[in-house]
Amino acid sequence: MKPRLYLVDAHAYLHRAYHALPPLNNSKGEPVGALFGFARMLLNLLKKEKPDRVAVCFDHPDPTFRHKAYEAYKATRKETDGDLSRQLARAPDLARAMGFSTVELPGYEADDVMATLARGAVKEGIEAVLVTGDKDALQLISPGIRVLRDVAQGLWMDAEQVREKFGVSPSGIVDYLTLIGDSTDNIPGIKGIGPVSAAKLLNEFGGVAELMRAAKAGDSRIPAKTAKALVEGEKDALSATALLKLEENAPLKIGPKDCVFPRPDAAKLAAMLEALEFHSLLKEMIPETASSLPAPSQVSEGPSWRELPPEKVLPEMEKASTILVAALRHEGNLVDSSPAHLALALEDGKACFLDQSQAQRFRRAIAKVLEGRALKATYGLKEAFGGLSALGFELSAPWFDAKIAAYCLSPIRPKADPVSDGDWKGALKARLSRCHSHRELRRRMDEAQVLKLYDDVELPLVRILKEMEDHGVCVDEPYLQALSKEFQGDIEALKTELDELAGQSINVNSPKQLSELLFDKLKLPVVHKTAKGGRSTDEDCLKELSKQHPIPAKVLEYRELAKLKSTYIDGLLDRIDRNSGRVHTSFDQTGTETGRFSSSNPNLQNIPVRSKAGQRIRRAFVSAKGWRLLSADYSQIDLRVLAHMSADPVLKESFINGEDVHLRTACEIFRVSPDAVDSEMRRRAKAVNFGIVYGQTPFGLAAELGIAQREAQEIIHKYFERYRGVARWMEENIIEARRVGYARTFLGRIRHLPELEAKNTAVRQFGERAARNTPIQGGSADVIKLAMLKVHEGLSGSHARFKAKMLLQIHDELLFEVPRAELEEFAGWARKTMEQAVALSVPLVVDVKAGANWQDMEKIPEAVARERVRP
DNA sequence: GATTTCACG
DNA sequence: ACGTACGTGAAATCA
Repeated sequence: MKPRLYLVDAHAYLHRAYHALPPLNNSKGEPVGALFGFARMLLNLLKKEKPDRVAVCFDHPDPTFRHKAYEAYKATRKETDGDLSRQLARAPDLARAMGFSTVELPGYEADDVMATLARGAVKEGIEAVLVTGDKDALQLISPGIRVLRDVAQGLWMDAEQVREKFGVSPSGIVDYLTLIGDSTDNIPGIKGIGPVSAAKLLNEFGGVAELMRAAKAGDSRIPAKTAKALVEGEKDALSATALLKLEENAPLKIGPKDCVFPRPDAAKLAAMLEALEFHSLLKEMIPETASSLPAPSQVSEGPSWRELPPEKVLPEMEKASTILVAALRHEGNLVDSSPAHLALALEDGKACFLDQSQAQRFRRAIAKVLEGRALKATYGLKEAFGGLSALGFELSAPWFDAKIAAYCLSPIRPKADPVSDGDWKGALKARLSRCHSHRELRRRMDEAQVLKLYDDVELPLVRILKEMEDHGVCVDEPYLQALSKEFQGDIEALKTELDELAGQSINVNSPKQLSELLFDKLKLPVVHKTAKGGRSTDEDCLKELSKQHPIPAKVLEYRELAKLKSTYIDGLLDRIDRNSGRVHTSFDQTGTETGRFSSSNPNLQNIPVRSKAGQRIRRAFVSAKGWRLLSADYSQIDLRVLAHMSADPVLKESFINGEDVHLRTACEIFRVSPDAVDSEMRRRAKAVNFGIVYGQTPFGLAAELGIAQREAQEIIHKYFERYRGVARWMEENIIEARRVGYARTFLGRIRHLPELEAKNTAVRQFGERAARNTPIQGGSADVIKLAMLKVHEGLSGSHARFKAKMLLQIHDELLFEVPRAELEEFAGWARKTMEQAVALSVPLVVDVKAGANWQDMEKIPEAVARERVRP
């Protein structure tokens, strides 16, 4: 087979990956999306083409001969984004680490280098393949030179395909682009000539030069307007042609034969991919080294663990100042109830791995280590508590949790390492490796000024969340079962009605079948599209369509009941723990970008409350006999946090005076006195207050209120006129977030926002809304976290003031289970503790309710509670 | 595994 | 011209 040389246009790919893919940052906050796309493409090339020779060609940063010759060249190109140029700078090293030859030449661009090497290759009897999506390269196609436009899709182009797609042959591409223009190279083209007429004219006249001559001569085959544009654009056209023409004789020092077979240096490549955090690529490229690499970056890989028998290392561990601990509890199956495993390691890499029976054999020595004074470093302290308690161990402070630390540094959701049943040692090793970097993580938290957040807030909360999970919530099983039966009947009845109305039976749960019925059979209008372009059948649409047909309304009824039954009634029944008779959620402390918790298995943060049917489900959450449920929720916490941070005088005043904020906002935006505010005005003002927190747009507010966009725009305008402090805070906040690359809450919590630098408007605007919202949502999360810490102090330890237990946190609400006897005293104390969790420049207000279930609760008025609180 | 819908703050 | 309020998790369907 003929030798073949692949010439890769690195810049074309990096640009394409940068603009086409969503922004991606690694845990250090470095932009790496374009590099990932680039590396992935190179890997695809290796896998699909198995090339012998490859040259990866780069633009040289110096000005090119084109810049020198033509001032206007690329003049209108925007400055390259910082995020992109940082990646461009790292790309050659990455390509070389992957084993490729790289080529660049001062004064020339990548495609000139490619042109030169391709022509040289053909002379030496080597076939050349240009790997690029750039149209310029098509001009080179000729015997022995082809273009591979998309490696993954195997999209090739030869002369025939160029003619098919563009209507001209490869040698005509330069003239073709001259006529139609090319915005990326700032080539204007000729006014009035598009792809179709360009091809037609070139085929008639041969080339731009001939076409010009004919235009000047007044050739009748050229429309008058086009002829005029041609003559006027002649100078531009001449320079355009020169710019588009690739240099085929660049003074390269290397030739086609020097671009040898890719031979990656495994260690270097591993270090590089590790630093970039391209774990999937690493695994794919060097599977054998994936788990046993030396530590190339500070965070990820630990030492190679040296497994020793427990009796050898445990004595040394008793004296050590730091112990790395990993413990896992696997999902128990019926035969084998939740097996657990334990790993203990020293910082130098000595480690022991124990299954349940070994843990029993060495239990005294292990307990001594785990209950000793050493720092116990973990990755996932809450899970470690769980694994250890399954093995019958306690874990004493001091603790370190690398997972929480990483979250404080950058709250990107860590991907959970899968716990494969077979390889428990591997799973434990992965965790040990991640907590090995505890010193480095502390140093970086200090640098990022999140160390106090970690030490004083997040780490202490781990234990508290574990207690809440373990305690669980009581649900009334017989009641839920009765509810399930009742809903089942109602759902079946609705289904029968629907079948009759439709004259056929469809699966209402299938959006696809439903949209066929509504839009094809019934010919109802499409209200809006789904994210992926389908015809939406969501609540908004069905509400709209209910005006025209009885079916949509029935579907809505059906959906409501079906959703509640499957997710909350049956879903919850499945989750009742057989031992405790209660449901135990898991809280994820690193589950959100903003600092909130998330809850899953089951999610107890989204139990229905809004609809009548939903409220019946909420009644299933009950207290134990002799106890009561008590709910304490912050009133308007988001707006109070906003008032504090923005220091807006009007907003602050309304909270300080204890006004109805929505009413006050209505007065401000409609410029009327409080008694002139009707319910519609207050409703609108309320929506505006909500929207402010989310970074609302006129579009969004208009949709929410069912008013015209102009009207919404006007309302927002009026709002910002009255709340100047809020307006200024929002603007300054975005500017500052863009400058530093992240948004921060008042407690110092960070959220990186690389989207703020995005070129894509939609992405960037998303970043701006997130920059507005994160300090508010995250700040509210800070407040309730501080409150949980203070409340917990009164509920824990041998000197606990109350027997009450904290069960759930639902973002602005805490749910407690309280002995009846201490209900009123606890209510007052909890209210006060929560209201004083942190001193903001506006008061915090907490509403307290209690009852036998989570739905039917009586408000506990402040006055009563206050009397019982000792100062 | 992706898509759609919908429950909550 | 674009898409369009922030943050989550679960269930069902369908490829």
